Amino acid sequence: MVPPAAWVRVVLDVPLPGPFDYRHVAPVEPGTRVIVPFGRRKLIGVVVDNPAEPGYEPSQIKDVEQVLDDLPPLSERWMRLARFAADYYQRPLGEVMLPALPGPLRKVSAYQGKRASGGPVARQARRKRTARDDAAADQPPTLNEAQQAAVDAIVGAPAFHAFLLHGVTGSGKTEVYLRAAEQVLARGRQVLMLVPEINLTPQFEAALRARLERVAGADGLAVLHSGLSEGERLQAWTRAVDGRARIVLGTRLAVFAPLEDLGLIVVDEEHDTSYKQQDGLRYSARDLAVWRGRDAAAAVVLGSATPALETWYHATRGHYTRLGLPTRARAASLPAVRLVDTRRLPMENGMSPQLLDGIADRLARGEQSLVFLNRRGYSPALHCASCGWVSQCTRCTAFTVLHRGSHGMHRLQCHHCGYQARVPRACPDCGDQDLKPMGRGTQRVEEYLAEKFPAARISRIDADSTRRKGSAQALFAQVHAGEVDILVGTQMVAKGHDFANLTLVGVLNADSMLFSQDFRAPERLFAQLMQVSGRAGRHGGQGEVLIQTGYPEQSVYQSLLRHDYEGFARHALAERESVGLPPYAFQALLSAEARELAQAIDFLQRARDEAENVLAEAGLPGGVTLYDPVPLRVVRVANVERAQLLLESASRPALLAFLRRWVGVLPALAADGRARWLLEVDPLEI
DNA sequence: AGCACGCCGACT
DNA sequence: GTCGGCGTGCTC
Repeated sequence: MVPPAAWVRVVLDVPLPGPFDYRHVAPVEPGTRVIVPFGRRKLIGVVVDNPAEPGYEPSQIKDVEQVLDDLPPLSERWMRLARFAADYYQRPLGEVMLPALPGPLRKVSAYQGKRASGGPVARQARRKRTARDDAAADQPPTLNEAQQAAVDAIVGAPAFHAFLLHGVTGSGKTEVYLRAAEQVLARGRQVLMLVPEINLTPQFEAALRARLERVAGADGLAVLHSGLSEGERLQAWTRAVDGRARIVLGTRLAVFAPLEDLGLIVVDEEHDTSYKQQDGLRYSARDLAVWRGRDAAAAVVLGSATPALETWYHATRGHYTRLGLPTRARAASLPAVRLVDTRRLPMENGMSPQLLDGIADRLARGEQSLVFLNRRGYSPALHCASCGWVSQCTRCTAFTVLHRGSHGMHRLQCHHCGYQARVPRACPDCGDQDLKPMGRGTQRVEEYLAEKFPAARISRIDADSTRRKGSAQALFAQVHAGEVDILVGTQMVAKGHDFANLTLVGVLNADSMLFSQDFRAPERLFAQLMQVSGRAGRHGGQGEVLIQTGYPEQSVYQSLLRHDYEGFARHALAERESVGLPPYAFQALLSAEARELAQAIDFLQRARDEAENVLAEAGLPGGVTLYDPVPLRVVRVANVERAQLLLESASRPALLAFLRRWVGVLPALAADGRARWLLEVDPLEI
């Protein structure tokens, strides 16, 4: 007898429109993972529907191979989040759902059958329970009035409500998160806490364990980020699914954590661009967090000293409630910011007399200094004084950067493609032997400071000095232990770290970010300088910040002098409004890459022509502005030429409606295979 | 994206 | 003789 058949609709992680229909003896609950044959291979997919009729030629439809029951089906709520992300970011649902799962749940080879209840997960839980006593020793600090008001507002929100927790570094935002989380947990609901970087999870993890174990239980905290092994990630996921995890702490990918009963979502340093995924599905974890909060009727807290202008805009419009923390909680006053006008000063290796004197003062007093320069390596290029030759990457339209290697040997290195070369003895063009480093990076500054202050203990913290796993923690530990007098670093040192004895911050070459093409450059510069300034004088004592600039009159710097985020934001938003940029407009970016620039441009041009048609057919002419295809500033990277096409609309629904129609035709335009393309919604860098 | 098929160059 | 280079075609 022929078994009764049901149609099962499945999404898969393949770059095809999908979903895909299969046959099975009986319907399969949506959210269930299944193994299905696909072409010549087998894939794990997620059931999304049991349609009455297949959407494909029935004779071609294959059977579901196996229905997986190692975990309960993905919840309705989780699927809604994935569906929203897929629809908003214009990607097939399978390309959203499957990459959001831990590796073992999406790989056929890793499927191990139904998990026994006494397995590794339960063992882990028992082990954690033994180490809980030191937690009680940690006395929570008393809240100041603003902190208390913030906590009250957050936990008093009857349903979904988004808050902007706006407070300078050191104003006690973390304490507000902890108190709000404590109350939400006590009511039996779950908490999701997002931080921008893996580096920042250990300190939050420690605080959450010490303070919240009492209400969350000994194994109530799960950590989720890309630095975990697949097994660890699976375990955190499993604990979130079955509700043992009451708090999930993690980086942007944790926004997809399977939490059924969310009462609070915290996005710390919400302005941080790390929340934007830069490959695969280009989602904003912050924006998805707000959506999740609305869907789950939870409070969402976006915390920052320098909110993204989009967030600030929502707060000024009353979409989000602004909660201000005006003072530093620990009685430390804000550092004094001074602008050092470099135009008429005798500079030594990029450093002004004021800065060098300041460092000498700190050395004499036994205090620490930080020299901030957002440029790693020895010098950004090597250059021939006699003919003007400049070291250039052969594969990219970029200079190769001079690096000093571990044995003092210099090498040239491309920061875009990783290409490395020896330093030529003589100029390849004219043979002159007088090749000079052009400009400076952290290595050169470190070298000069060592010469200038031979007795000082100097440490450099950047992507190069912290390449080995754990070395960043070790270097930071040295600074905390007072074993370092002068710290030289890139933006790595600006985030999150609280150096007790650091009283001077010097910023070199701040202007390099001022005149970038990107309209968000001033916003990023302001945030970065504010953040790095916050490293100075956090524990009593007057901190001092010296910003070296050739353009002290620029409003970014003037606002910074007064610690005036609001003034900066007002000015920047007025500018954005007058030229119709986000948050007063919504953007999408189609980028293309090909062997030849002409192929990329040609694809974009055809896409643009097609966009005109789509707009006309949809009755939206003029509703979306189509710019012209342009090469990227660094047009060639690793021998691939890149270009992009910007789209803009004053209406988000209009833009999305247009994109939904338009993405359908793009694969056909790229069918010759010469250009690869990517559509990004709400691009951060244009 | 994979994965296989297919049709041309240099080697144990 | 075959091992393997990557063009191109297909996937419910």
